[in-house]
Amino acid sequence: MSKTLKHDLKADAILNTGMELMWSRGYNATSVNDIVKAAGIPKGSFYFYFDSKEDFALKAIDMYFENHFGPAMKVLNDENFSPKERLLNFYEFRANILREELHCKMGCMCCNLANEMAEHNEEIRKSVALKSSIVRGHILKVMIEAQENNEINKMVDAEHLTDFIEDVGKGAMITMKEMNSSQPIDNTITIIKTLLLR
Amino acid sequence: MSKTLKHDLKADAILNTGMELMWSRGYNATSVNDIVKAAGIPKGSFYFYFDSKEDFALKAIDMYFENHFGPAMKVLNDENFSPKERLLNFYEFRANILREELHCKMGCMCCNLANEMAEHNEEIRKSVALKSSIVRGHILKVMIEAQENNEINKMVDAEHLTDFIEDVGKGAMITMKEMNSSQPIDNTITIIKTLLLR
DNA sequence: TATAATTAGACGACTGGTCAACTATTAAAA
DNA sequence: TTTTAATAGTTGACCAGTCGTCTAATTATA
Repeated sequence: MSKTLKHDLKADAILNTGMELMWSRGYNATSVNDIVKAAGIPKGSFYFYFDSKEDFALKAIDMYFENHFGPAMKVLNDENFSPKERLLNFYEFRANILREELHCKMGCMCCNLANEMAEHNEEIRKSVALKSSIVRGHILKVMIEAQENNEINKMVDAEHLTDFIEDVGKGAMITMKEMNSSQPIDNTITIIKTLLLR
Repeated sequence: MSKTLKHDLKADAILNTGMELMWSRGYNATSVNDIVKAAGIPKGSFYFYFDSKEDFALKAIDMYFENHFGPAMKVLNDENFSPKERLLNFYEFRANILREELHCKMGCMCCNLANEMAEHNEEIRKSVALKSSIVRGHILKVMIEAQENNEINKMVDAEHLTDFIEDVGKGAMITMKEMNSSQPIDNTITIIKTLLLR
């Protein structure tokens, strides 16, 4: 095992632990002390693996994206289903994660950080915006297929419909936290099925 | 002028100034020092007018609601327009505030605080949830009227449609911050008109 | 022995909050 | 009308603790 690999493995371990904290508490409420304590490393080591707290956050965003987007992507691109079915499976898959894994508490880390930091930290804003645009691109492809198949509503063009549904999801996550309930997520899925993708 | 009135006037002045900070930066990134500096008062005075930083935030939420909900309410209940027109005017009114006054930066203070604090501060969560439910009630009344008038879509019941549209708005505010653009707001209004309230 | 990896502890700045001393205002008593 | 006592409002120094960051020293590897 090379040193750089070992280095990266340890950095990833710290990221994995600290990411959960920043996901739940946000950027400003998560201190470097919290992270090193949770990861069980001395404080000095943090700055051997990361340039700064901001650097940690940016790398946490990258890791979050890699860990969480991959599985959802598999659902979105599963050729066993029609484009419309893949879209519905994709939204259901993400809804279930919010409902079951996260107990209606934490929402999406990228959305949380964007909401808290976008106005004041351009690096974080750009990083999250890039991730969003990648997700958007993948959904859009399937959305266009579904429209061409005449499987879903054509009154609104695919780009606007894609953006719209992504926004509903983001908003439902805020309401979910606010109400401490999965009802907003359930409602979102229901209406997407009823009105948007019919 | 009674003492208590004078007291309340000064407390309101501090709130007005500090609220803007907390709106923009969030709870954890706004220090008591920031607030007293912006308000031009000594630090000691802060704790004469407020029990704690949390108490300040709760009172800021109340003031935000009073200052911002009233004008929107007038639009929603303007009897010169039909229920559907009132709904559209209402959503347009709020969209314009986001676009023009806030330069696509700050979003809604209640949503911001809910997203940042709901999981970790039950008082703030409950306060914001209460405000949301009041807004919801007013929109719902008009939404039901519009459905009874056959002015808008009846495929989804009024409650779910109301919640859904509120969530789109919340999500569009996150995307607005993320992209630093009013495009998500414009898109939201367009699709509400095209698909939901037709 | 030379180099790389790791770390303890300290840095100055800042956190939310307290407090005793202070002045301004008010109302009752003389 | 003046004096007095009580209260309301104001103040900055100060607390213990934490913040993000850095460096000098140590330990492990080659």
